Amino acid sequence: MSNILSEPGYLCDLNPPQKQAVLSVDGPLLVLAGAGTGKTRVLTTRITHILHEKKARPFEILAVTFTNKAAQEMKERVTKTLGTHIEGMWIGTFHSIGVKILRTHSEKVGLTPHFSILDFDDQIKVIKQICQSLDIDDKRLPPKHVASAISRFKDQGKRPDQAIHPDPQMVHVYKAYQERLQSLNAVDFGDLLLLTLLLFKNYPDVLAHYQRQFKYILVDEYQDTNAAQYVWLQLLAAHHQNICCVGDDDQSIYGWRGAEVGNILRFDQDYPGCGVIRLEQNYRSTHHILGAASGLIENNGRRLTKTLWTERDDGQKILIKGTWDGEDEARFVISQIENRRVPLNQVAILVRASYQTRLFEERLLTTGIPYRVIGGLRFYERQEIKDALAYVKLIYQKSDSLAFERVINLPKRGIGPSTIGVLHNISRERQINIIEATRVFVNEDQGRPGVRKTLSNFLNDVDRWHSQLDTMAHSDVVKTVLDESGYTGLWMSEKTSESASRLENLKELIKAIEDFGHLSGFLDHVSLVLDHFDNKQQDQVTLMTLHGAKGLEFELVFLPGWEEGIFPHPRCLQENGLEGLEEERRLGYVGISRSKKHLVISYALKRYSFYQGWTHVDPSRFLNEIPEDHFIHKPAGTSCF
DNA sequence: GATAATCAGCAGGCA
DNA sequence: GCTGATTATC
Repeated sequence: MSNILSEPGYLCDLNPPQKQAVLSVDGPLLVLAGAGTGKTRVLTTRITHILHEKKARPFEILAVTFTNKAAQEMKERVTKTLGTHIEGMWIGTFHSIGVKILRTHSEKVGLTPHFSILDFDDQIKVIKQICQSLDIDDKRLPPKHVASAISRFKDQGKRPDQAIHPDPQMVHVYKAYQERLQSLNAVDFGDLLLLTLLLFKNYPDVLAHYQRQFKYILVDEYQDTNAAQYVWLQLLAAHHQNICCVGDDDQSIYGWRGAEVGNILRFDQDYPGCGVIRLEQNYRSTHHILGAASGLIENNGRRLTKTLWTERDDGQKILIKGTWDGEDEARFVISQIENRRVPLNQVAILVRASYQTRLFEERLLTTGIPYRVIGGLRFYERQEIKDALAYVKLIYQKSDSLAFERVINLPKRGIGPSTIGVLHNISRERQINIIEATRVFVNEDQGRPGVRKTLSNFLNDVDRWHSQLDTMAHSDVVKTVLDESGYTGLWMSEKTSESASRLENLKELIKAIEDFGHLSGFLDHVSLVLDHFDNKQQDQVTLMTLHGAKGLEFELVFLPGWEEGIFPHPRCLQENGLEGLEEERRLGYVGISRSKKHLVISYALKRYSFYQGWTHVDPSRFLNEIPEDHFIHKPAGTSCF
């Protein structure tokens, strides 16, 4: 209930800077929000306020985040503060907003509306093909390197003719790769932004339309934006200039995928006369934890200084524990979990690199403590799901060559590499996609009769399934396809527990399609939202990487493996020197500040690695940077109880 | 063309 | 320890 005298209810629980950040909706604004200072709350309340004051209609609000989870949370929290559900706001990740715009204008950038979105594996496959056809040795240019170089180009907003690289071959491959994507009617993640920028450049009227439409723009995690996203935002905000960017330079940890801290450091120059508000009151962590985090991050040079403070009590000092080796460390961590009696869903083990989770998993399994690994193989990255999705893509867009190649011999139909080779040749010679090439192959009576028959049957099946999309429920069609193609049979004939779970997963997939109703939205959903099946079981320990942990909080946090050679990550230092080191330090800051009450950092004295065997390792240099009055140190061999 | 066995190279984070 | 590529054999 609100009237002229009392302010609306959604404002009362905010502290003064938060309130200011919510109320100053007009003009550019930078909100520097330290860890745990309530930035999501500011963003959602701000949207609520804009709607409540009728400053804009829902579709005139654009709110961009980096993860689907953040977007989801934002939607839910706006619904909650407003008390009603509002449709039509543009809340989503940069990528999902990009898709939405591109689907509407696909033909202007040389795609059909059904263009498909390649994931990382598809990308690698395409790059391999291209390197082969250009006769490039994949020892000299490993596909993974090429893939990341191409991503960097796109992060920087550079198309092939603008790209510069020390190795000219790289630009070559990039060019060929783009041409190949175009002929596949496909885009990769980077294109979702790059092509939108191209669209805006070539069609000023389209740009003008969106510029006028988005009266209020909000950006989460602004410190993680790359050059392309930066330009994208600048273009869209140019007309109304009501852009509110929230971020924390101390939590910029995505330099390796093109993020530029400079964007947030430079905000006041890009938007002269902008407001700057600092959120410095931390509501998450105890004094000791905050002190440790601040002490560490103060070692970084270039920062927009913030001084976090808390009204919470001192709490426990953090524990820095030395261990003999990786197994000893895992045993120690798990015994701490058993002894500290914190609810398991409030416990997290955060590692630098995903392979580090293994030792902890083993230990958790032997002790029977339930756990979940986040960021491991996700649902949509599983083999059976990707196979099934290839079938779905194939029947939905009958020209999806990659999907065709994936399933043509799944289950085994006797179509091996040599037949595929022949099909490739036809497709190259006649400049048609591989599916058309197969039609030619069949119609022109090439190859052995058995192979021809198989392929012709397969094409007929695809056509038939495709036409069923018009009459049957899409989830039923998919079920039919998987059954009739023999794909389900493939796993049913295998009687292992693994195949059983694969069949379960396929059922889950059908269910997910049912929820969506139709395939077009579903396919975008799976390409962009990889964390759909987040079974929110209670009472399990969370294991994940430091990167995955940003934005989360736990009562008890373990940060194992704080050793030179692991953390800071050597490759990061090697590639980016001091800037790399500072990014690693920010990662440490993110890790520490995830903790609400208890924090345990550990290191081992020796490690086993696959190329060096057992080696003695030094504790991480970051340990020396944590102020002494905030921790207790227990060397290896000393008891903690 | 399929299958099993073996080997090589490798393991930073992600929408 | 895992994946992908290569080889040997049917």
